[in-house]
Amino acid sequence: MEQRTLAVGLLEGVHVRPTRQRVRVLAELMGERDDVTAQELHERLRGRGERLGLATVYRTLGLLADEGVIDALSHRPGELCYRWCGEEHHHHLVCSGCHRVVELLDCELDPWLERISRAHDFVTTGHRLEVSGLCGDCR
Amino acid sequence: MEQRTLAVGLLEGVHVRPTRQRVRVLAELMGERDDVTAQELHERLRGRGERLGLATVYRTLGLLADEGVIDALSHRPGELCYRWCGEEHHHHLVCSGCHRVVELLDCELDPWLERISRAHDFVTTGHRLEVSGLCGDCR
DNA sequence: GGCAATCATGAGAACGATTCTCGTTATCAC
DNA sequence: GTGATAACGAGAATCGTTCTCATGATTGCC
Repeated sequence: MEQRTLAVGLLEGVHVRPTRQRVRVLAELMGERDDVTAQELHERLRGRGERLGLATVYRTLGLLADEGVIDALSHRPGELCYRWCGEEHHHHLVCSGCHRVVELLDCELDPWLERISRAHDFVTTGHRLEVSGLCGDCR
Repeated sequence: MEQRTLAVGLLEGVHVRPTRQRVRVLAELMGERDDVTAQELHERLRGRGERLGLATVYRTLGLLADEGVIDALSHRPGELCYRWCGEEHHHHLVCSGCHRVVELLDCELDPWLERISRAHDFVTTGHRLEVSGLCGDCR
């Protein structure tokens, strides 16, 4: 239950009440290697006997994404995927075959973006890079 | 009607029948400065007296995006935006305030991505960068 | 510890974007 | 032209997500 204690800490860190349901959702997400949708997460939790509503899963994931505890990715049209990530800024390399996700930690884009956006009279607030490809197993 | 002739050419170029509806949809999109949703495009065309169904707009945009004639962007959750773009690879700088889009033509990512993906045993098939910010007018 | 105020939950309805169905219409090759 | 095929339109269906509202848990205050 290591994961759960960690989840409680994260929730308290952003002043979100660590209710039973929220802890389960976050702990489950932390145990996922890849990104998942709210529905998948709900199904998985229900499958192992947890009693919690779909709306709660949506609310919790939305809340945590707002607080920056987790990331919401929109690489599949029509639905959002969620992922628990470390604190640092990074990007994702997603396999088109198996949806495996690799985190790219060393982002070298900032100087370039800074220059570009200034040229267009923009102030950059953020950027999102998603690289798709095929991993070794899927080729 | 310059735009329409151009649209016909583009449709024929990818072996898609240039029906009246498809030409109108593509010509309208080519006249848009920023990206639009299928619904907006449909409303706009209907507003000027064109008779065509919403499903046709969706079908056409989906088809053209598959063929690579137009781009589908997913920067608003829950809906897709479409945009007609030139041929060359590029990225977008989108204003969070007014949704104005600036094209960034000089992409400097390839060497870095090539190196990174090789390190993870991936073969890169594409990448998408979206930069968000605030333009001068919206600050 | 009890109690009121507040917050979170769950079930199902509602919603909005998109896709599907199917009868009708337009287009293309001959 | 004509017949085969592809595209269209209207509305129903679908799917992910959000909302509603009655119920249950938690917190601060006495």
